[in-house]
Amino acid sequence: MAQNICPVETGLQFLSGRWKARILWKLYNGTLRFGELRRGLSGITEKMLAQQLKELERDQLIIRTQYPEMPPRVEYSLSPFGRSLTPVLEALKQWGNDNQKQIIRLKNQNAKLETK
Amino acid sequence: MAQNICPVETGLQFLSGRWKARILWKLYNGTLRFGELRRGLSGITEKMLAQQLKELERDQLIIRTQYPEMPPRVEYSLSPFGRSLTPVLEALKQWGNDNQKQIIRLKNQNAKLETK
DNA sequence: GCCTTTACTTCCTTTTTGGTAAGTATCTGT
DNA sequence: ACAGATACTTACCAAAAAGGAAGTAAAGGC
Repeated sequence: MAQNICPVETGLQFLSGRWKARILWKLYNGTLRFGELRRGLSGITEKMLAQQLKELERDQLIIRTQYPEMPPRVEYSLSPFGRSLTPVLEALKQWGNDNQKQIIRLKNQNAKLETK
Repeated sequence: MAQNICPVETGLQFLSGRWKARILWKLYNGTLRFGELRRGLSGITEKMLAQQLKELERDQLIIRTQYPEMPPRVEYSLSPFGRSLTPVLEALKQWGNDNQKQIIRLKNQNAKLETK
């Protein structure tokens, strides 16, 4: 994470990458195990999930709880700091809903441009 | 822009990359010329600025106006669609302000971990 | 005729991110 | 003794994003 001055960029750095926002979004509905997350995030590999969870934990957005059982059980949940991102994620969700049509139109349009 | 189902991820795709949010943030205060943007975004190269502006224009978040003068004058401003992202950017800014201390602490901490 | 200004583009290299496939540890059940 | 379950790790490769340096076009001023 490089230096930054722009207040708007700071938050985005915590959500950067293809999976972090999606992982957090899942955890907003409550605690989940590693395997539950993997099954819930279609397309993610175990490597990416483990890596992203580790970064989210390092950034203190989530809490990892390991139970001394075998086979292992590890649960992930949002920390208060993680919950503090709620307004951002809600705003993103709202925007996505409000602008669905425009977004779909754009995607089709951009897809066409690429193949030309 | 790949398929996506997560409503929260959609918005982030429009802000992805190191510069887009910062560019939009600058434009919230009004129209700016290419050179003004370049000077305002410390560290950006002309190549990156041109590329990102082109993508933002393709995504219809900004409007490019070219004047038939020489040397050329090109102005960039937010479109209504770009303005619709205001709540997201405001939420990000707010979060950055509210959590300044925590964020700085985290950055120092993570920086230390890296060098170890 | 040449330098300056502005808004780019092009080519090439480096860095970062994402992905695939295989392997590991440990206990339970058969 | 061996397969299955769970939560990972490791080595390697591919793709995407970012960056540096140089070049381009067109008019005006000296």
